[in-house]
Formats: sequence, C-alpha cells, structure tokens
Amino acid sequence: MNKIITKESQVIPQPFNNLEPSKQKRIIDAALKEFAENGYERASTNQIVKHAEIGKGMLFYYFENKQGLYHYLIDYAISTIEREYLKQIYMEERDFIERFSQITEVKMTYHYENPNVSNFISNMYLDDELDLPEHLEKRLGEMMEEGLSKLYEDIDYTLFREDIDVEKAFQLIRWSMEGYQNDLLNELKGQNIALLNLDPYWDEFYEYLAILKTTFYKTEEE
Amino acid sequence: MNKIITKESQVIPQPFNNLEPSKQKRIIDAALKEFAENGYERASTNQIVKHAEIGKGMLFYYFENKQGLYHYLIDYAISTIEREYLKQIYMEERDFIERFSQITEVKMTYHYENPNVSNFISNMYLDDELDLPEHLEKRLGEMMEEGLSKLYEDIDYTLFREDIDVEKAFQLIRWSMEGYQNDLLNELKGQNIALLNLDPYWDEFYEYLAILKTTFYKTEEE
DNA sequence: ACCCCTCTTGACCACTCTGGTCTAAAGTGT
DNA sequence: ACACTTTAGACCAGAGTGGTCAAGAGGGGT
Repeated sequence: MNKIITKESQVIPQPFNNLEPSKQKRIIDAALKEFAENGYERASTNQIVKHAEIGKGMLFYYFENKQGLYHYLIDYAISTIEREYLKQIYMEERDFIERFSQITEVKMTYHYENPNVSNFISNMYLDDELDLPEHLEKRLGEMMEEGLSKLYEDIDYTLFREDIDVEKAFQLIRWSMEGYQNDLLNELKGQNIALLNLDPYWDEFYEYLAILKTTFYKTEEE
Repeated sequence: MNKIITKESQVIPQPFNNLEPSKQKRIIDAALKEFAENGYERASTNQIVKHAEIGKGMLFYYFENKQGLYHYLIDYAISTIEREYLKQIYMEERDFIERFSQITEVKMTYHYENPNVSNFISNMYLDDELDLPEHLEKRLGEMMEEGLSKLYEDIDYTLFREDIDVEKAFQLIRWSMEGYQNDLLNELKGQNIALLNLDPYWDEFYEYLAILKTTFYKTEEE
C-alpha cells in the first residue's frame, strides 16, 4: 500500500511526496503547463511525461490517473496562490487606489515567478464541463472570497469625491488597472522577463494612478 | 475546371459561391464555430461537416483543403466586420466618451448578431504559429487601422479637464468601458440573449458614462 | 549470496480521431 | 440518351489517446 487516505478521503500520493523536490517541480511544472495550454480533456499525459523527463509509467505510479493528477494540481495551485499572493497583500493600506496598486504589484510578481500556476488557474476557470470534487470547489470558493475581501475590506470611503457613487468608482478604477495590466502583459508576452527592466512600466503605471486620484478623489483644498 | 484564379492568385471556390445562401451559411457558421472553439490545428473537419449537415466529400469539393477553408473564413470575417461593424460607427460625434459609447453599442449588437464571426476573429489573433498569406495579413492590418482611427480620429480634446494628460485619459476611459463590457459578456455567457432584456444593463452603462464625464471632463461652471 | 521492497522504464494495448480521397450514384439540362 | 455537376460517406494510413504491465535496477537487511 503506497497511498494514504486522509480524513477528507482525499488520496495523497505518498511516493510522489517523497521525491526530490527538483523532480517534483519538474513534473508539476510540466503538468501545469500542459493543462493550462490545452484544458483538461486535451492535455496529453504523453506530453507531460516527455517534458517532465520521466517514464510514462511513473506518472501513473505517482497519481491514480489523469484526473487524480489534475485535482492534485488544483490543490497545489490554490495553496501557492494563498501563500505567495493573497497573504502578501498588506491590509493596513486603506486608500483604495493604493491598495489596488499594491495588489497589482504582488500579482505581477507572482505571475512572473509562477507563470505556470497563474495560467493554469485562469484557464481552469474557462474549462467548462468539468466537475470538481466538493472539497476543491469549496477551497476555490474560499480563495475567491479571500481575494474579494482583500480588495474591498476596510477601505476609506471618505477619500472619494462626493458627487459620484463610490461603488461605481471602485469598478471604474478596477477596470482601469486591470486594463493596464492586461495590455502590458499582452505587449510583453513571449519576452524573457528576466532580461527586462520593468521600471519604466511601473513609472507609467504610477502616472495613471495619479490621474485616477486626481479624478476620483476629493481635492485637498479647504 | 471549377475554380477560378483572380489577379491576386487567390483561389475562389466557385461551386461554393453558387450554393443556396442558407446552405452556404450553415457551412460557414459550422466552420467559424469549430475554428473559434479549437484553433486552426485542432479544429476537426469531421465536426464541421457534421454540424453543417453535409457529406465529408463536399467540404473538399468546395474548398481545396482545411487551410483553404480557413483562409476563406478570415476573408469572410473581415468583410462582414468592415461592413456591419466598422462602417456603422458615426464619426460626427466628437465627444470621446460618446463616441466610445456608440462603438460599444455597435460592437455588442454585432457580437450578438454574429457571435461566430466575433469569436472566430478574436480567437484567431490568439492562435500562434499560423502564417497567413500576405493579402490576408494586409487586410487584417487595414481593418485594425480602420478600427483605431474610428476610435481616436476627430476627437474634441477641449472637453477634457486640463490638469490631466489627455492621452492617458483616453486609455483609462477605454479600459473602463472595455472592462464593463467584458464583465457583462462574462456574466451573460451561456444565456440566450434573444430572451433577455438588456435595457437595465444599458442604463447601468450610461450611469458609468456619466461618472466618467464628471471625472474626466471640465466642469461647466464659468 | 539471497531476498524483498520500492522505484523506474518504455513497449504495448485497444481505441479514437485525423485530413483527405475516391467510387458510385443522383440530379440537371439538352 | 448523354454529358456534366453535385452529393454522400466508406475508406485510408497515420498519429495520438489514457492506461497497463513485465522486466529490471538499486539498496538495505540478513
């Protein structure tokens, strides 16, 4: 017997956990990438073992089957996102634009340090017709909720000018920053980020933030 | 001989053009959808003939091969987009927010009346590793350029408040409206739009526009 | 020397699907 | 009756699928 069953009756692949971390990482990365690029159905276990540089048999020795691997990856992705992205957000900042700016920075950093996880999770949401076990659905829901609370909790409403609806202002600011982020990601796609100096983009980003503050916040004169 | 060669040495499928329009449409729609959902490589000609309700042989009687069909569809898509979307934009409106609002309306209408073309073209841009013949690349470029000029040409800069960079304001407004549009499309995805009353969403959209005007345009007091 | 257990490989399986061909027939016009 | 166009789908060779399994490698205990 080389699998143990936890209280949640979730199968933990023991031999896999005992692997040298570098090999573990190779497999996880290869799998995340394959699923991210192709979705669950079309992802090929043959491609995964090829890129992970392991024999075909090993994948099914470590994991029960393709679906088991996929569920493991979702679990893995949620854990790193919570640990390395959500937990990094500094909640003492009560200025909405500053808070969101910080979230954008953390998110971009995370995206470039874990591109496979990042792509895997966003494409997983697009994959229809896959039903996940309850405990994963639950964890995804919790992650979602935690993300939302990081965005909106404890925000100082009094900074906003009074002639506009604050909730709508939130959305407009969110769309603006996400739009900048998307355009940027698109522009830099395919380039090796390690060789790239992102500072000019951050400067540009801060200029946009300044405009958002000018337009959506109260003017400071008495 | 049932193909004719034009001056641009582009193959026009003559028997296909002589088809009853309803059958033509069935084939085009089935193909657009299959390519949109799967990308060029993974789109299946078997699925196309099945959904178009024609025999397998017919597809290769009408078109030289899979690639010929794909190129025909790109050409077709560009034509309808130019005719039914770009040409509908009213250029006399010099207020940027109003202009963009109008573009959003036309685009949404087009999207719901031609969802297959719309999805086909946007997913085509995501498809790497396909190189198109020069005349198609050229037409795509022209379409792009026409779209951009519809957005920015002849805009009245004097409406904007003077303490912000107008170019950056353009982007912020663009991201805001595109963000609203994306969120909405996402929310309504899968629902039958014919049965849906979109008016409340338009009302909400106009409220956002009002805020954008309040924040980015000059106040009218003397 | 031997056993036992874990770890590893890749050939192999039965199956599905691929783009494309081709034969044979049905329709159409004269 | 004949020529021509249009139609359907069985068929092809090849590639790829998730998953299995027999065979062996490595290492610790005796």
